Amino acid sequence: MSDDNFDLAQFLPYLLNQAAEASSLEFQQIYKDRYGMLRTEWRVLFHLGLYGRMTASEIGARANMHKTKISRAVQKLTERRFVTRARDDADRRVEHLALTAQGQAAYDDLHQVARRYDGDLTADLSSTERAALKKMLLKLSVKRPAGFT
Amino acid sequence: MSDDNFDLAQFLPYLLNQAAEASSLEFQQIYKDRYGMLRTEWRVLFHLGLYGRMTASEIGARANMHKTKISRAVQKLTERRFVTRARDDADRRVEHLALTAQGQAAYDDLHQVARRYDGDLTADLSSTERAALKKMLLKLSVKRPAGFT
DNA sequence: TTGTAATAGTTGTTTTTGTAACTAACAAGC
DNA sequence: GCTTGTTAGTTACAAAAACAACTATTACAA
Repeated sequence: MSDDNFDLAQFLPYLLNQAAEASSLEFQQIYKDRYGMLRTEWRVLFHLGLYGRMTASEIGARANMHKTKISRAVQKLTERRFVTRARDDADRRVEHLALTAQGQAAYDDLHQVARRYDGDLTADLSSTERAALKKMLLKLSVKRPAGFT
Repeated sequence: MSDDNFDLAQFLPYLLNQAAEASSLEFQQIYKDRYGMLRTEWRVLFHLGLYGRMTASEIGARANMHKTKISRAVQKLTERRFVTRARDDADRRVEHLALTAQGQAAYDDLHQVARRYDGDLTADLSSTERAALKKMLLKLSVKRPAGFT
């Protein structure tokens, strides 16, 4: 049993996981129900919607997603006509990904939902708190250099 | 492309997921390397270490883990002699789980690591910020009542 | 009682993920 | 030119998670 003041509910990685899971639940349900998407697919869609034409590698670098995840997500998204692929002429290894009209529509829809959802989640925080929270989370998202024993 | 001020990196569920993943990485490596544990197994171990004897259902309720996950984690942990199971005499459906000496040793070790790790993660936050962050995360961890459209 | 529902936990099957090996295209040195 | 190394992306196989169906036991009400 607990012999000191350490509590599991105070352990940051645990807390973050719990919060992440709980806060994702409803939104996850929405993109799953409306468009049959997985989290990986939603992420790719959002990246293309927000930043425009990108390659798989660029998305991977930005989203910290492994290339196999992206490959499969893109495959699903193209099958469902949300995304198109176009080979780069100069470097034929590269594929440029972009949203179709249908993909754009899905993005627009989910984008609106996300905005409201986000506002809803942070409704009882002051704008100062909200900014502070997001700033701290961003900091924590940066991979810490190895070296912890 | 982005037509307004919404940014993926500002979307709380996304941010939380990124932070959770990044901040878990190294710790995950430690319990995996030292004890061959999965996240589910680590969680069960920690619950038993912190709160003492518990049933699988109690752990599930506290940790928000599905019972099948716990069942399999407990199976692994008993195989590896970290945990013992004892049927309840009054209600023979129930099993009381507890750490063996070996389990306790593993817990003690990882517990120390977790403490230092946590301190490390929040090193550049003031104690006020740290408390505020954890408080907000705790709030976000509570499953929000259904009703969001 | 006895029949129906609820609870604790397990098992089986399907999805999804992780890891590693692979193909194809390019780059750079010799 | 070739050979070696690197990068973009895919595919195959193994590990893990999700979901549903199951057994065993208890509760409870007709």
